[in-house]
Amino acid sequence: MLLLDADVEHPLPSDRLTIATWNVNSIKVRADAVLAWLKDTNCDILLMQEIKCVDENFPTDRFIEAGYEVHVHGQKTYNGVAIVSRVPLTLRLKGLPQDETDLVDEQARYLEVEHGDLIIGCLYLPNGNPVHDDDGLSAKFRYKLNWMQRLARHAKTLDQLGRPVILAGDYNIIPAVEDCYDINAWQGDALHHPESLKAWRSLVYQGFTDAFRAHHPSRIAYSFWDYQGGAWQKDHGIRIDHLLANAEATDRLLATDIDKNPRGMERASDHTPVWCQINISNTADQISA
DNA sequence: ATGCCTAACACCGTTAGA
Repeated sequence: MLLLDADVEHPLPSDRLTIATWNVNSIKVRADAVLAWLKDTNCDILLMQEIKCVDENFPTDRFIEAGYEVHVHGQKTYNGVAIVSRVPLTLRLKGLPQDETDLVDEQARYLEVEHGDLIIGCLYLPNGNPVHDDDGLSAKFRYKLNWMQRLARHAKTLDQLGRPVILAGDYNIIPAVEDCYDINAWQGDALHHPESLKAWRSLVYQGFTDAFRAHHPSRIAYSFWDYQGGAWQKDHGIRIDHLLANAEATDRLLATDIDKNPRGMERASDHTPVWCQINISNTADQISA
């Protein structure tokens, strides 16, 4: 197969993986940019959100030709998540486990895979705006909070396996003041609402580390700039795309950063990739030790 | 200042994003 050529061009590092998350805002529009980015960077596994298409319309063949295997949990028009990888993955889950009150999550927002003992969840957390409607808290905001509760519960289940876990994606959460160009403009918004932050903390206090903030305690950096009002040019950004790692995964993290370049290109997504590098070689060592 | 872009879908406007 065509995979052979790709393997020759990009010999795989055996001891470390680069994992990135990128809300592409339509894979149909962004396929060229994504493939170019994969070629330019040394990304092994890319988690994508807002692909905005059903599984059959994902440009799977183009990624296979580039040497990546493809996992898709798609949906027509809205949402949709996908994972492409040049290391072998095993699919674990499409959609978060439901609680007793939910029937089926009709929105495609979660996809989970594993590579060796490393578990990787790709997520697109609901926006949640507007917070209020005539009756109080809106259905959209309640859906966000419920989704976060289900995510936290699932994260706990995964953590209890004792394996490294990375839950990454578009969280639609501005964790702190320094993650926004002007937090006053976002007070009360679903992305920085006290209830949203409370749900975020329930993940963090459960032992999941914000990889970017752990590596860069005082750096101002963003992952999203609105299309409107010249937000990119004025650097009016927010940091809402995150890589959360449990203790086992955090111990193996080598680096984390945000690649601003794609946001400055023609016809860019409003989000830009966030990546981390993780050591997977001592995973096997520690298990056999 | 909740609509200054952008994308999808179906229709030449509406919905959603954050």
